[in-house]
Amino acid sequence: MTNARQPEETPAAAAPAPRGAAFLLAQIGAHAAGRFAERVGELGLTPADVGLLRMIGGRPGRSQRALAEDLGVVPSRVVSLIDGLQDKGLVERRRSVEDRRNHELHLTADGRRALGSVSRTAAAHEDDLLAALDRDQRDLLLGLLQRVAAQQELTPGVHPGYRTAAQKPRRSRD
Amino acid sequence: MTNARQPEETPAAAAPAPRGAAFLLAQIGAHAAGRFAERVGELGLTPADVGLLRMIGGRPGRSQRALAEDLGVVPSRVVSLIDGLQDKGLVERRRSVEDRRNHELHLTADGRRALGSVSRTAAAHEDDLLAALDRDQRDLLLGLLQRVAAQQELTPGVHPGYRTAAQKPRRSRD
DNA sequence: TATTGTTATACTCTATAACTATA
DNA sequence: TATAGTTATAGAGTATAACAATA
Repeated sequence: MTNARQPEETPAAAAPAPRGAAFLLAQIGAHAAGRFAERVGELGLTPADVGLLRMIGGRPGRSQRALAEDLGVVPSRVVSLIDGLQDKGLVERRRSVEDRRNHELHLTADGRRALGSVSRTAAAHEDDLLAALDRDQRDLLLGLLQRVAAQQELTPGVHPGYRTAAQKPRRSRD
Repeated sequence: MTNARQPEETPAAAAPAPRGAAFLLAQIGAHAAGRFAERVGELGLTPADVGLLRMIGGRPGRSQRALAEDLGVVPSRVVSLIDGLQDKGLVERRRSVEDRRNHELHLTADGRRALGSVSRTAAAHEDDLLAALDRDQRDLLLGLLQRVAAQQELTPGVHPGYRTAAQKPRRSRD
């Protein structure tokens, strides 16, 4: 740092590392998502797979279109995601008898077992992520996050990571 | 829901919507990152641009390689990012006189102005994101998040969103 | 004619690797 | 020979749009 003669160079005045809660939320959130992806990757699953398994497990028999809508993704993407889960023997497509255009989605026995493994993995993940906090602090954090999520109208259980930038309303610029 | 005869279908036993703090952190984090991207998009910037502007503004004169290392990305990616910022007139490359292989990176006057706009945008973003919390609660949340970030050894100011899955250590599987 | 699911195509993004110039 | 930066290429991932089956 020998050139202090340039008046335009004022490091202190420029934005240093951002330290706000919003940035920390984004940073920790990305970190948490990445670690979780690594862990479920050891089970042969992607985070998207996990979300789908959870939704199907929680409400069996739904159509692919319904899932696509809940996740905020395009139906064709659900096709390939379900393809992968079906190839692994975790999910089953059944033609609806009421409307033969629909595929009712169900978990197989292996699928339910996989979901159990995911739950244990998620618990371990949570414990590691919050290692810095004791039980009271974790409860406190959870409560604050729930308030924020509710006010921001985030759908419970749906990770925005499904949506990509291209799918969001495009800004008109220049 | 007319088929309650299948013993394999036990929705209640399967994982419902995840409600842990880890999931909420990932969900809110992705939401926050997305909203921030929209906002700085109106300024003609991507979140990656913003991170680079901040790093250059905070420590002018650094080389592209140093930036790549801090961000955890490959040098060739820094090239295209800086290209974009230079085309917009926000960043300037200067050949180092000590080692003419290096490019010292500096903000232009417009770059500093842009960083100012970003700071205001970030403040508004933070305020909107935490609208559910009063001042005391925000401080509380910030403190908890800082503990978590420190224990998880997250580099202050560096968003993991720069790194992509392909760059992380690949798991050996099958 | 409308809707569910599928397939085919194109686009975007990013890492890898070859290359140029300086050292 | 090694290093900073650049360019060229290839690969992964995902949306868009055309398509087939059913309503």
